[in-house]
Amino acid sequence: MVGRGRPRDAEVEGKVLEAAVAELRQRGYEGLAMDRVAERAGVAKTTIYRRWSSKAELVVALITHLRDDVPFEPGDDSRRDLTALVTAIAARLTSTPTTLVADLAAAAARDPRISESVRTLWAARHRAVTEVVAKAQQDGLVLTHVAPAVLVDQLVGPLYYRLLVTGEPLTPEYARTLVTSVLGPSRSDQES
Amino acid sequence: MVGRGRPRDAEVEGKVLEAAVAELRQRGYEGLAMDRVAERAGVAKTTIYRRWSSKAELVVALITHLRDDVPFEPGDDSRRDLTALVTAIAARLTSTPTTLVADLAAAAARDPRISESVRTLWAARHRAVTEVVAKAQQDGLVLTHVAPAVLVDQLVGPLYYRLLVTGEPLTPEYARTLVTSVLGPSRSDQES
DNA sequence: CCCTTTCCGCTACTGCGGTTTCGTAAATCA
DNA sequence: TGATTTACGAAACCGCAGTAGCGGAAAGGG
Repeated sequence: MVGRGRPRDAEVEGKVLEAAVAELRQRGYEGLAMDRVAERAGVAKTTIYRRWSSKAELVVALITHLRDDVPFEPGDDSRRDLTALVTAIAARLTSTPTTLVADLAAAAARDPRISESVRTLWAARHRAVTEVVAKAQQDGLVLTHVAPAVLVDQLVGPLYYRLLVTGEPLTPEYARTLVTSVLGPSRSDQES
Repeated sequence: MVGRGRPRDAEVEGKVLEAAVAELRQRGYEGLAMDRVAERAGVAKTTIYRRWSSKAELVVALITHLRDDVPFEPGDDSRRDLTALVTAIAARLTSTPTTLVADLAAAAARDPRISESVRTLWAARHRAVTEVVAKAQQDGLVLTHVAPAVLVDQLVGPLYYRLLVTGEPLTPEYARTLVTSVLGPSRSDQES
């Protein structure tokens, strides 16, 4: 009694998610209209609602689908690793439309399910930083009187803070300064 | 050439702001409907739009209106001051509905004018922290190899980061840890 | 081959909420 | 008083989330 009736078109899911991602990138969460997603995907709106019961559900699925992680392999220099990582995250954030980040945060604040999926989206970055910070602590580069989690927040948090609140730019220099502030000045920095 | 034409009803502003506050408290940002605000204020929607060009502008004005700033008078202990200030900001943030903060950020990301208003909204807090950090630097409590602005970001940024991104709670302990991380451990902390 | 079931695309419709249009009221200026 | 300028309220406009009803398509069961 499994395959009764006409089977679902297997291509639909992919096409819809792809279209939705494009719309989300372009217009943000609020600007994402189901009508447009349907049109872009070459699919009827009802077909979308047959798979996802609401716009929020669709976005949840979509975010899980996104997952473009910051590429990163750790070397033996923790300071360099950390700088590279924070800089990379800053670059990702600046290349992402600010409205997207803000809208995702807003949607997450409103809907627990979205909150969860969005959190997993950022979690990868967060975790990567945590690992490097832990390694730096092992290497004795960091004062150990503070929990690593807090240091991570102080490295990554300011990026979101600038992006969403103060509106200041996320330059590579800024990223470097953040790392310097947490690790203390390196030998080369102290010359200036 | 001042008073040409029919003068604006002076009572409108207050009535609308009051009504909007009530609606915001009751329904949140998204649930705040201009229709209901107008009805509750006993005013036509156009009358609202003549004074504020959009819902977001109205909400910004509203928040500015009820703005009871973080009260703060600096004492002679910079560490204590800073802890108190960061803790107070954290408390304010947690007592504010998260959606409101997120929605304001989203609105700001979408519209430059709103961005400006919202920025001035947070600016007071930011400035207060900056002053105390500068004072702490004068007192030799802070390593001087980092610009004060960055330290401020590392004190305040994590609060917004937790609130909007990771969703972790903003406890007083967390605020204290942030300060400790920036200033280094105090004598009393080192005992533990 | 029909029958049933499920999917699909299409169109229209409801309801809601932000924003605008328009006719009219209240003020100043000549 | 009459022309002009600005404010006001009512109603309309518009976009969008979500639903409903249709004819037709693609599968399986008899």
